[in-house]
Amino acid sequence: MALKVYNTLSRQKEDFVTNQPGRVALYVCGPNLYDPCHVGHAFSYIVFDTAKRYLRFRGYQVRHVQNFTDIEDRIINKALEQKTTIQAIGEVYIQRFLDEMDALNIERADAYPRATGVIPQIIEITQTLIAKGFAYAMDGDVFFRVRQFAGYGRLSHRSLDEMQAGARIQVDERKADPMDFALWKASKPGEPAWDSPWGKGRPGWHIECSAMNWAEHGAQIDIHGGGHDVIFPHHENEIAQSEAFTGKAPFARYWMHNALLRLSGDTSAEDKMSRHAGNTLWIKDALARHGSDAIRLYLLSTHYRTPLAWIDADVDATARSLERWRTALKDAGATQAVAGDNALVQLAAQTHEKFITAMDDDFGTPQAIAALHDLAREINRARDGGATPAMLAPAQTTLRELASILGLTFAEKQAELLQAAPFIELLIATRRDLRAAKQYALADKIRQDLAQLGVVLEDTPQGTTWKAER
RNA sequence: GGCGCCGUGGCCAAGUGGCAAGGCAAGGGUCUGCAAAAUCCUCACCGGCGGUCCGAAUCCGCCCGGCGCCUCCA
Repeated sequence: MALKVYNTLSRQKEDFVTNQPGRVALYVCGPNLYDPCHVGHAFSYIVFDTAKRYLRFRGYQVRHVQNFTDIEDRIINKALEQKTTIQAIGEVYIQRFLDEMDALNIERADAYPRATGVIPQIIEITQTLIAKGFAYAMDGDVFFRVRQFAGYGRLSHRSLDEMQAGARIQVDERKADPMDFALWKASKPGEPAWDSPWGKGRPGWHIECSAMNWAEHGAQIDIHGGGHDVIFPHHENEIAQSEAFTGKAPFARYWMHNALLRLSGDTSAEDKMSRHAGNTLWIKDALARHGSDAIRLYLLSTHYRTPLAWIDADVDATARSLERWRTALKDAGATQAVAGDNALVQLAAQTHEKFITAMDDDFGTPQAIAALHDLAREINRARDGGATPAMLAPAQTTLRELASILGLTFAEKQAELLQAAPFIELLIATRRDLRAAKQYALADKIRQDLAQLGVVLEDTPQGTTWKAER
């Protein structure tokens, strides 16, 4: 039994073997800092966060690097518009990004290099590429010579001759080949610029990731991740630059790309979520409506390589299913688990196996989730059947542990109401007395009034419990 | 024009050669003073046509419909 990962390069699931045993060098393409992030970004980062958690669960030590692209045309334009600097723009969006990642329970990366932080490396790589004949300078610009790199097109599976370069953009006449791309761009007046052997300028569009990988991970990494839309040209170009520069291949052993999220727009058609198309749902707004657990479980209910459309009503449905898991975990940890071999303990072990089998198959979260649903149901059934908390505990531990790999926290809404707890308990006690005296009208009024305040009472044979409305 | 993806019950979504996971919704039970929660039962032959095979949702061909990349993009 071994982990298999789908590799965009080979278009197949491959056995997962790392460069160094037990260690994974992971790089995930981060955001361009010209706007806030939308749930499409969240999807990608949740996918790789889950993969990372699972890899660690499987015993790997993972070093995760994610970039911030903080120099780019739109950022420059935005800075000019707002009469501020690209640094200031970057800071605002980086802080917001980190806050949102935290809110989504996405673990922080081990390093967040920025494009503007690796200018010396970018210049060094560019110089070396020129020296090796892979690049050429023209009037302060430097272009990568695509035809010089034999494997160009391998990742996106296209050949240079079949691509219609410049079909929709004007091709720079000075390029040796229309597909050649800029490593370094001469700066225009008023733009941020750095000194270079080719004059004042700034990095091109793809070089920063090669530089950051080299700086943080070295010549070769294990997994390079990103959205499906970034396969070409971004990742194709990264391979060309990095491998031409280091002379080592493969640059990345596994290329993982998540499918893209769509969003129903004003028109009937569902379109890819995209910032420049204005077809977006900001992470902030999604969180306000749904909460982290529901968002994660919803997005992970579909396999990461299958496109999905964000539908609010469906996220709500996922949130409802999550309630059953919360119920299953009720009072978990309240008692010491008993080492028994009841059916529930066996099922917990089976669930563990199923979860691993599912996740080993290219991170098969949908089936992993199904296994957890089965376990949650059995826990609830056992409780209904009179199982003691100690008997439930082992299965609850398993459920919580496996769910945490999906990044679910089951954060108690109760926490917000903690201060009110003694008073809620008092009302429950009063209501209990009223019910004992068959004063049901008053008892029901207490329950209704509490419900108005977001506190839900549930009567059980063991007494009345309360929870915050989700 | 090139390279790809998708079409499974009312909705979402697994499965990719051997009697169709899971969730939501719906209907009917159990429990309960009521309510809620939980749980039980019921609910599909897999876009269409043709082919391969003992056997196909699963492989091949064609068609219909939806979508992505080829340009910045998670």
